[in-house]
Amino acid sequence: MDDILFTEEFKTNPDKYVLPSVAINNVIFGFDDNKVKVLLLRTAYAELWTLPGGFVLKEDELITAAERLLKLFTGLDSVYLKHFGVFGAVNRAEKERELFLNDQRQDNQLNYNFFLQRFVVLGYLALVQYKQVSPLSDDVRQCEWFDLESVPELTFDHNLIIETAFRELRFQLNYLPIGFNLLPEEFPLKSLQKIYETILGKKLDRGNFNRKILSYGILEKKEKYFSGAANKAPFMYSFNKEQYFNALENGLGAF
Amino acid sequence: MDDILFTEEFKTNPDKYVLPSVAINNVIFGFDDNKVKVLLLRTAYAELWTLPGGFVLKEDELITAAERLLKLFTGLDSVYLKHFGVFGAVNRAEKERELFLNDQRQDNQLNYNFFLQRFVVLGYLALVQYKQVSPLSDDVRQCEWFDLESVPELTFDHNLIIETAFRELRFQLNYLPIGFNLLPEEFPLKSLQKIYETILGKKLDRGNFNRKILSYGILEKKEKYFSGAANKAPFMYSFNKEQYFNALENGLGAF
DNA sequence: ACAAAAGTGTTTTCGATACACCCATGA
DNA sequence: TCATGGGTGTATCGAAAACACTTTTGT
Repeated sequence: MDDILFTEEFKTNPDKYVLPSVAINNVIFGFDDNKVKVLLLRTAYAELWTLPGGFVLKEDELITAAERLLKLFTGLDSVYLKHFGVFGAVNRAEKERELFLNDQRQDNQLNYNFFLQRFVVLGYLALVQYKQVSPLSDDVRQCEWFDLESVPELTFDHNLIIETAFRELRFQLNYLPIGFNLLPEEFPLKSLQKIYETILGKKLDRGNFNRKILSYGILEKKEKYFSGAANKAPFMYSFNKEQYFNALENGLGAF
Repeated sequence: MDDILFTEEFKTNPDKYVLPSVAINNVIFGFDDNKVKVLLLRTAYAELWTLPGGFVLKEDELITAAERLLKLFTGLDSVYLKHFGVFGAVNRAEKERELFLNDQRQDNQLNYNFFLQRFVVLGYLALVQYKQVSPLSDDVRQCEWFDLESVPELTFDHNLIIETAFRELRFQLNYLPIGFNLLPEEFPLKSLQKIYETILGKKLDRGNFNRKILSYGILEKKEKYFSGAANKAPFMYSFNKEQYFNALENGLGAF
């Protein structure tokens, strides 16, 4: 169903398949090596990297469309996914319009005709477990993780979209299942602390963080983890899913 | 420009004028008589009240379209206006589809054809000063204020849209220019307190509220206001605009 | 004098912060 | 035994909450 996207039939007659002038882009956040990561996409048709995205099929709910796309690019379903903004500036395809004028390849004309339309982009924010993702890779599309701090210049207004998504992430920090969705099943408290620190952009006190996060009663203590390093082995924890989502309703205390 | 909306030309050929399948609805909040108010609209073509809204002209920025509509319905510009959600459920016109089947009036067919399409609605939230609004009233459309608690059944999914907007209002309370946009130029502290109380749905302590709100340094003390009532006359206050918006950047302390 | 509402002060409690100290681990 | 990082305790500070007392106003 998604493979129709790159056919001539679709691009000459898109309104038969999808809602006209509406597009979706997913900002997919992961966490690895103490860094926030974003999943980006490159196609054979464009020089610049771009946000993974697509369109809303006639019979799709909006969230279903976003989920379908997330699955396509990461292999995952049932992760945290949420609308966070719309992007429909009149001039958001400016960059692409210039590229079009310079592009000599005739076989790209159809692409330009289609993508230079004005779209209203619905931004969806996803939180995923880095290790579980299988980035899409086929003959025309490759997905790859980027550090949030070193995202290159992207197509359209996608840099702005990522900035907006990250601001939303920071703003809603205490209402989002940050840890649950970004971390593996079991993890040491330090990992969770690192996530909060990188999203907030500041250091937190270890002792205070541990006491506070444990006081919510959303974590279950597991076995110690012996890493082989010359230091005390940390306890591992996992989320008590039910209590976690209960607590999130009212937001965790401010960090 | 907005008057084309109700012409046959527009409804048979809308794609010439507006972005297809995209609509805008404004949830316009006011405050009067210690109650949160919402501005609703009724047209000659429908039984149910509805949210004021419209479409995005080809040359409109999204926010410009929302501003244009707000101006149309209230007479105001440059008030607080912000996107807060999208609504595009496949079945969101269910109710209208049934009405269509029961509607005998032939001259309404064009309306149904147009409005029964699937739209992706961009929700915009506005905060306005109740007294400054001149609700639109012409031969086909009347706007009227409703208490938030007694909003009737509305067209489409508009009840859901209002609920979502109000939840957003509560959630972002400390980051929104609540008082500045909802209150007149000068006001007693009690009015501001009432706004917070009704939005939060709980009583606040008068003393604590006054001390806290004054501690932010965003209010300027004005003359006393003698209402004629048999009690102490309260001081009036007005916002120091610059300091207010500065303080909002980081959010006011939690209420 | 009294009722009603504004304005101000006080006490208590709780959580945030900073920091110190001890413990476990492998080299 | 040392370095490293985990775990825990404690003192301090400030904000939040509860509530009492005083002041102003018109009847």
